[in-house]
Amino acid sequence: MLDYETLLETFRKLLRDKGLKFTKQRELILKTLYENKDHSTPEEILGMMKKQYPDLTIGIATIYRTLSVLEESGMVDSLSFGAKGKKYELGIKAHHDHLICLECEKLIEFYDETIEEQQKKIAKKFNFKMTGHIMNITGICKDCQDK
Amino acid sequence: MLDYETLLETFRKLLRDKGLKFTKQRELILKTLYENKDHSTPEEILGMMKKQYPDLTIGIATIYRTLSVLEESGMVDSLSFGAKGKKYELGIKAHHDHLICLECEKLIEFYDETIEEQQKKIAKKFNFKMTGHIMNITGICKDCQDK
DNA sequence: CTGACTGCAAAATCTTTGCAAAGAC
DNA sequence: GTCTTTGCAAAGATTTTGCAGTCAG
Repeated sequence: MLDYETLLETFRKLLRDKGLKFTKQRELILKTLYENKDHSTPEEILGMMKKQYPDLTIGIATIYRTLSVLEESGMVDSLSFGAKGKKYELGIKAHHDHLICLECEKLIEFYDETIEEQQKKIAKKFNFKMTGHIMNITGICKDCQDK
Repeated sequence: MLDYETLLETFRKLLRDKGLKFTKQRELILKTLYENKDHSTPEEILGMMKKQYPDLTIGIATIYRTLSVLEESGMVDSLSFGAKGKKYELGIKAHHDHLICLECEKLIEFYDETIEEQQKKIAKKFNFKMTGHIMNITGICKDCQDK
């Protein structure tokens, strides 16, 4: 894990490159994510920031806006489960995983025996009773790269 | 992939076992999922059903309620991306995947070299420019199994 | 018959947007 | 100075819930 200074510098550069500005709010959002190794929702991040920096004015909208910037550029990952905005598919067919294109939202399905095997091993190692799994690889599909 | 009759029988049994009732709406939701191999949102499912069965009265609430039953019992999988209700984490640290306990929502992180390697191979095979990936294994953690 | 199911509309969540004031460069 | 950012509140979008009538078993 990088130290905070390096991380901050990466962020500043990122903002500069995009013609965006470096603000106190943005800095402290990054800091909060850094100090809190857990996975946090936007609301949780807001709560932590209000507690930790009582003098800072900060609103939920800023958190959302900043997280979008960070996520687009790959500095943070997001993870949704038990969440809204889901798509459903029948689970009876042979299991498979997904490649998701971030440009056109296209979904490609694939099945890979090595990965299936490995998952079982991991579940076992953690004494975890596996009921399902989802693996999504995100990126840019061939069609969109060609554009 | 199972044929529809078998699938339907599985569903009827499932409902029976849970003391729930088999209704026209529930049957047709399953049928719509079956005939539509794509991944669909609840709204999309509603739209397809209204078009295909103009005489059936069906509301969005029923779709949500039925999908919950189906998902809980593992007959359908759900997939969320670009979605609401997300949790965020810094992506700078070494990449890892997650085990998510469905009981207590606990998150366990792990890293597995074999899986990382395999993902790269898959992306390459599909000419996919990978920017990230999320793998979540869902199940019941040791603590919750012991309860 | 009895208890579960349904649609509807209202409520609850979660996220995005418009706007005027403030701040970064 | 100029253009972006901010907080706020309002608007949107998505999902859940309460209720009275309906239906399955």
